[in-house]
Amino acid sequence: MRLSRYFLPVLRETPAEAQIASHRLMLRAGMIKQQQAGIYSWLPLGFRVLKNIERIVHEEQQRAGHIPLLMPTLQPAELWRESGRYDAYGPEMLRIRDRQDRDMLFGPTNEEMITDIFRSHVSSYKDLPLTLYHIQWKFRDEMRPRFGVMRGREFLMKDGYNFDVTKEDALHAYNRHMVSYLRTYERMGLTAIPMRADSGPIGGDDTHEFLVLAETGESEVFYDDRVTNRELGKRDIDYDDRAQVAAVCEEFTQLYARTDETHDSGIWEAEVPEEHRKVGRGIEVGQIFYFGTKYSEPMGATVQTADGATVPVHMGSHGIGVSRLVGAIIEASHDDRGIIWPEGVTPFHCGIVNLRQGDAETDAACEALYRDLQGKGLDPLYDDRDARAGEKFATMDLIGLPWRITVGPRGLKEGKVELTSRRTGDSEELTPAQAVERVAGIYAGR
RNA sequence: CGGAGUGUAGCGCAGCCUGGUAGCGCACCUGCUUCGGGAGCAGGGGGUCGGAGGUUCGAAUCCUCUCACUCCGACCA
Repeated sequence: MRLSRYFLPVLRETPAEAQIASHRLMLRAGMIKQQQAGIYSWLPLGFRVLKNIERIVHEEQQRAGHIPLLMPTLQPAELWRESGRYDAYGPEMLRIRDRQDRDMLFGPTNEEMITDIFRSHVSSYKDLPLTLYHIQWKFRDEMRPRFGVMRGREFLMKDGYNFDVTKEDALHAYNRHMVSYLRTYERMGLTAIPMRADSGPIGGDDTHEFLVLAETGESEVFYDDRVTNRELGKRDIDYDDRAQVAAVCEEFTQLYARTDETHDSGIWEAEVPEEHRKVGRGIEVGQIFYFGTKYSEPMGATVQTADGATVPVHMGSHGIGVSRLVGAIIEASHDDRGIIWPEGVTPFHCGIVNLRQGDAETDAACEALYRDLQGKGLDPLYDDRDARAGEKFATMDLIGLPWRITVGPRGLKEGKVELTSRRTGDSEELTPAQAVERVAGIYAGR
C-alpha cells in the first residue's frame, strides 16, 4: 500500500478522553473512531489488525478440529426465556422490539442459540463430539464503557461451544480449547496465562481465564512468576490425543495463578515459594467453561446413546475477545513513541520510508523495493508522501510496523538501504536485495 | 446507577466570573525556500460556541430544561 493513497488519519495530539496507552495509541494511529460510548468504527489500519487476529483465531480453532459457522447478532427473546436468562441477565442485555412488537435482543453471547441449532439437527451420540464456533459482534450494555476497545459495549468475540456425550469427553474439549488458546495467543506475540477463575453469570464448574499481564489490567492477579516462562513453541500437538492434550494443560496450570476472585491466600502461601510470589494486574483475553447440562437440560438438547438412553449433552463454552485483543496487544507492546506490533498481527509487514520523495534515484529504489517485497508475498506500506524525514519516521514509529526500510540518497550512494527493528531500534545497512531477503526470512512460515 | 466534570474549527485549548456578535497552537489550502527524526517565511479557507427555551436593546458568556461524552466507584469479555 502506498501511504499517499491510503486512509491513515493519524493525530499528532492525544485526544483528551483516552486514558490508557492502547486507547490513546489506537486513536492517534488512526485505527479507530469512537461513534458512541463504547462503540467504534474500525478505520483501515485498525481493521487490518482486527482481521489478522480474527484470522489467527480461525486457523487455530480449525486446527483443533472446531467448526466455524455464523449466528446472527439479533436473537429472539423466546430462546432466552427457555433458559431462564431473559429475566436473569439484567439491563446489560440490549432489548429491542421489532415492528410486530416481538421481543428481541442484541446477543451478548450465544449459548441458547447454539443449543437450539444443536437440538434441531443432532440426535445421536454418533454425531458427537462436536464443537461449533463463530466470530461475531456482541453487545453488552455496560454501565461504564472505557479504555477504548478494551471495554466497549459492542465487541467482536469468538465464542465456541462443545457438545459431548459424557463429562469426560467434554473435559477433553475443555482441554483442547485451553491448548488451542495458548497457541493462538502465542502467535499474536502474547503471553497469556490461564488462571483459575470464577464462572460468573454464564455459570459452570470448571473455568479458566486467560490473562495478559499489564499494569492497566482490570483484574488483580496472584501468580508464581515462573508461569511467565512457559511456552508452547513449535511442538506438535495431536488434538485427538487426550493424554497429550491433558499433559499440556497440566504443564500450563500446575503453578499457582489465580485472579482475585478465586485467590486463596492459604494455598498461595503453602504452595508458592516466597521469592516466586508475584501480584500484578492482567487483562482478560479469553475464558473457557465447562458447564455440563446447564443449557442442554432445560432446552432439551439430548442425544440417544448406544444403549438407547436419551441423555442431555455435556457442554462448554469458550470465548476469545477478538476486538479486545487489539488493545491488549498494544498494552503489552508499545513505547513512548507508539505501538510495536508483533509480526503475527502487524497491519503491514514492513514500512518503506522514502527520505527524498521526488529524487529520481531514491524514488526508483523505493519503487523497486516495494515491488520486490510484494513479489515475496509481503504487504509493505510505502511512505511516498512528500513529507520530511522526521514526520515519516514519527508516523512509522506511531503505527508500529515491526520493520522499517529507510531509503535516502546518502545510503544509496553506497548502494545501501537501512533495515531497522521497531522493537530494538537496531539498524543494519544492507543492499536492497539483502533487505528484501531479510524481511522475507522474518515472515517465512507465518 | 451513585459521585464529579466537560461540550467553542478536524485535534488540543483560551474566552464565560465582570453580556457588546469568537481567538490561539497544531492540522488543512496556495506560493517560495528547505529536506536523514514531527521545518521556515508569506498569504488563505474553515466554527449559527451540543440542542431547546428564557432574561436582555444585545447571550459562547446569565437562568431553566435537555442531549452527548469523560473521569472515580459498583459491574464486566
